[in-house]
Amino acid sequence: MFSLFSKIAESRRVDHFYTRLAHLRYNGNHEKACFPTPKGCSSVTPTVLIADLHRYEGQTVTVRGWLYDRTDKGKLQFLKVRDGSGIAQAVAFQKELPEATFEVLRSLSQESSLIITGTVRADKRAPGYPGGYEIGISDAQVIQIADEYPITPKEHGVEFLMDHRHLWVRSSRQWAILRIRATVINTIRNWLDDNGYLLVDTPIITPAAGESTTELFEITYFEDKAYLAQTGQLYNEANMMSFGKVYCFGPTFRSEKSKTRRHLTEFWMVEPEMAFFSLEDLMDMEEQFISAIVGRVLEKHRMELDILERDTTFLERVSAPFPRISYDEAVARLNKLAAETADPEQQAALRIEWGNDFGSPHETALTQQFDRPVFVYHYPTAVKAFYMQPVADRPEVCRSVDLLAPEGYGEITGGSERIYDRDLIEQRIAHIGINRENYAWYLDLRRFGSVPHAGFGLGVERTVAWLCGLPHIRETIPYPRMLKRMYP
RNA sequence: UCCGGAGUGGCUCAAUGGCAGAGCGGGCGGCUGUUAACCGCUAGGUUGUAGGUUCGAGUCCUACCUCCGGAGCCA
Repeated sequence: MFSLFSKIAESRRVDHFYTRLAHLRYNGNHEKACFPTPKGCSSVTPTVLIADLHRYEGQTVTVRGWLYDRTDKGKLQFLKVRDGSGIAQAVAFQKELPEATFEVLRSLSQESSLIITGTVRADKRAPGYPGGYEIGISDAQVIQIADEYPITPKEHGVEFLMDHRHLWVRSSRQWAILRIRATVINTIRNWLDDNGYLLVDTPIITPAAGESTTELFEITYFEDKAYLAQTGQLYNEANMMSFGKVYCFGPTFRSEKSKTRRHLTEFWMVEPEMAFFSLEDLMDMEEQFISAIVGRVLEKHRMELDILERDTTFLERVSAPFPRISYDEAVARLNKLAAETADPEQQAALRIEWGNDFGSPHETALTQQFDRPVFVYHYPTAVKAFYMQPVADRPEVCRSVDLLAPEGYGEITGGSERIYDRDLIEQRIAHIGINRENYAWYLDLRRFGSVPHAGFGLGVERTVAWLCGLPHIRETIPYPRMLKRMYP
């Protein structure tokens, strides 16, 4: 990778361009460039966003951005310019421009930064996002000629793109995904805020495991060891006793050696926790919450979903109520599916013994039986976290519920009623053999006005992957952290 | 950790054990409506690393490295 860059640096072309630039108004001097506002330049046109171009039809405007692609037709060239808000086509005719301007445009490399001025006109042939309008260039200034850009509009491999993630985020697909991610996060916050939930932050540096099962990242905390949080849940339970309905929202860390399309070592999770909530209350809330997120993305991001070529048929169907099946029923459905399958490999993958947790083939098969997200509740107590409330007359199962997203996406939320009985939580902690001292504060919560309560966690990246129809979670976060990835 | 797959030009990939190639990208030239434009010319290689078999290895064998997919675990 580094040899690539040094090779580019040697390119004679760069020097060549700067020689030419000296003859333009830009004069090779960055201080004199019309940046960030065109004040002082000959043009006094408004600087506009590409997303707003339709509002300026017939007017002369200035757009500042980067060259996404260029097609040279000789005496005519098409420039696709992006400015963060969208991509628009700009057209330069040789006979309408000074020779030097036309020539410098002609030699611009991909991702060169520039400021263009021209007249906005509607044209059905104009590509872009949103497209349909183009700019007839009357003036142009170059900020920087980009070195040979590694990401071309052709196909690339995963490793190459991941090594260039800092540049890949400029590509239209990544631009679309990360804009949708921002809306998902924004809607999560707004919906919770508007429905009586209070944001109460929980610590990232923690003295002990939140759940004993998964592996934690260990850090040095002065003379002690500490761990990066794998959940804010236990602190949420303390906060819930103060505010009734709370949520925490932040990065979560799991040092599991997972190597799949559904795992990151650093991911974002929102965790609501509610006092006096039953498992049924929890499912009612979740289906409203998820529907709101999906609805908002559909409402705001038609263009982005179009860029991603996302078939939104299934997303349009996402509205409460969602189907609810018990773990018992899910196991029965899977074994029935297995029995009906001819392929012995598939059969082995689907068959499941009561008491085991679902693997991803199971989740995939289950979700394919429904046209919207499906709740699976009352999982075996043995496969779930220690704090989950056992079912009254069936302690081998607990008051837990996962929400599985359709189209094979699988688990996006996991939650439960929590044990609120003082003796029972003591027993559970003793039973799994974790250090009671570390949990003394948590046990206090069962001493001072304990109440039934419930909560869940929603994985932001898995949700975004589902909404965008992506095969892998790694593109849903700007800089993914995975088993084999922490650069850039 | 286990199972499977892949490492060849900047990128994506070809190449029966017998002259290492194409497309894209780069460079030069042409073209007034391109949509991943097109046409001509051109530069660009320690075939992941180290051994081995062979007259001859990108190709076969051994070890190692890296990445990808899946399992387990989970959001």
